[in-house]
Amino acid sequence: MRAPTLDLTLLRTLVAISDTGSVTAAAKRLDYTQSTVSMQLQRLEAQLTLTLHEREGRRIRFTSEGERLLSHARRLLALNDEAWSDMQARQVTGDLTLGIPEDYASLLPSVFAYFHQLYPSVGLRVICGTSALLVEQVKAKELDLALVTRQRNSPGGDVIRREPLVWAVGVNQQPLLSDPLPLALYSPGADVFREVAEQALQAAGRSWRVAYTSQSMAGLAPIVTAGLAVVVVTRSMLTPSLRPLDESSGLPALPMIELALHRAPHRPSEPARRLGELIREQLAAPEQAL
Amino acid sequence: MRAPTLDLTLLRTLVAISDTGSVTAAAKRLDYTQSTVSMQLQRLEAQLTLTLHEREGRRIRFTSEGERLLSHARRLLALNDEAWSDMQARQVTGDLTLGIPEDYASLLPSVFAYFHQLYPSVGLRVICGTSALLVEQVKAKELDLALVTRQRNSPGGDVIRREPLVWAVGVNQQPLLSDPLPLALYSPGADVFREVAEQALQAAGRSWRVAYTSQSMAGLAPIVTAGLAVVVVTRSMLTPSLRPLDESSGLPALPMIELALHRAPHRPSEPARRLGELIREQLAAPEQAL
DNA sequence: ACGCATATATCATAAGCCTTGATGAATACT
DNA sequence: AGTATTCATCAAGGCTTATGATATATGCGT
Repeated sequence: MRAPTLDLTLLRTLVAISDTGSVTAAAKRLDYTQSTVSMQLQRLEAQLTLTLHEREGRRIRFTSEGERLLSHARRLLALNDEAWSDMQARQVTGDLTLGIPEDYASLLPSVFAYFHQLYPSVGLRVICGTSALLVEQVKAKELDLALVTRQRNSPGGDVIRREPLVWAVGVNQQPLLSDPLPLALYSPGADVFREVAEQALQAAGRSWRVAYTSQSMAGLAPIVTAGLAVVVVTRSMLTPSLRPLDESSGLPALPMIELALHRAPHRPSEPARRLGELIREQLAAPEQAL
Repeated sequence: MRAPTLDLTLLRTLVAISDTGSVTAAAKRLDYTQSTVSMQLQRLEAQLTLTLHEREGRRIRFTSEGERLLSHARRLLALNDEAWSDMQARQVTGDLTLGIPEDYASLLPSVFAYFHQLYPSVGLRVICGTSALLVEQVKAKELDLALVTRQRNSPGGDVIRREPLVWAVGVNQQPLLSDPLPLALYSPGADVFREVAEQALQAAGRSWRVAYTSQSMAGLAPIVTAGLAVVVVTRSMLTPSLRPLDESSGLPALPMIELALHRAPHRPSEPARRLGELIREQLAAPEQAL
């Protein structure tokens, strides 16, 4: 006897019937003729020498064997689909350049790792720069994608995620509320962060001074943890050495910033599409680390 | 586009090629023609638009994609086979009577539970009796199966498992080595146990007396745990209230007994075959509880 | 180097399975 | 009642797939 092998096509039909509750609807969904689906169901029963369904009036009802096969079928199909898309993914090849502000680089490694697992044949290059510059490069097609903080001078792109900004100081420091308020600024969203901070302070009637600036958060870290300045960061970029300040600190509330994904104009390459999808999926959930 | 569905038949062929290392061998194993297997492999590659194998000289080598698909295939096929045999099992129906010595009854519940899970449509009845009687009933087709301790007056059957016999006393009792040695005997394998014990004692030059007898171990439990007698049990039937005696106790070593499965003569019913298989599988491992 | 044995790919053919479209019966809805 | 769905059945056609034979390649032994 040849090895007993289920026909996944028939199982898919079975599931469709169960999902839609009718043969005709299943046929529509699967792009088959109604008679095809009807016969497929019979074929399945014949192959198993088993009754999977009964009818009560017009409505279809699955027997306990049918239900049991359904649960097997769903598992089997899930595995099938996973296998299939995995094999397809391995055919996606090409090169791809993504631009991100420097400080995001250290925050996306899980996405990159996952992407490389899914699409091992894609050469991914990551380039850092300021948001404004990156957006220009995308427009010039020097980059396929850029994930930036949205700002006045570089609008557009698709908003991936909104994120609250917070005031922060060193974890062991008292809120440093001298007047003028000493600010530490760094560059990735520097223009946005600075603008936002200054507007908020001005509206609250506070004075301030720019105490330190740096290209990246890393450069500011010693200053801030030492308690010499207050910094503005997104909530997801808080580190254990930073302590966020709530409204009790007397500092004005900050608005949200928007993370936007820019795509090179006109027909993105397949790898770019996929990475874009992945970034959207992975960053959509606000709880997950950026 | 219609849903992408893998053909499990082709995957099975792929696995066979990988296992056997050659197309021809795979063909033999699957009972296909060599040309069929060759084309199946090509078909699979065509469907996925993917190269799965290369040849170096005569030997076949799978590409990394091939290897990856193989691992998917194995999982998929494992699920398939499980689903298939589950569906087949549900078609096994009928009634079935198994005979066992009373004291084994409490030791097989996991087997019965598993059996009922696999073959829910089979009505299983269990009957208790002495080994000798059960064997007679199997011969008379009053029972489908009987699991008994093999003994001189009821030979035959298939040996499922060999098991050591041990001397035991109450867990808190000193080895009771008075002369004559007080024995507690119970019935399921009573004749065997008694015979074995007496032979061993005689060979060792020890005298003994039968202090207590009962139909089951349950009846003897109070006597033995009270330290009034020594009992002979199989190692797997030791309970927390029994303490086995090793050779340092001075009692002679005991031989092994054999658990044998008797089947009704001529063509066993399908349910009987299955239960027999299951018992063999479940009891074969000596470490598992009887 | 040659030939034999084995393994594999290719091809035409035939079988058989699967989809299709049509038809009729049964059931709900108006 | 009449109408509209839904479904099972059927014959027909198409397409897929297994087969057996054949051609080609590879490896091994002489």
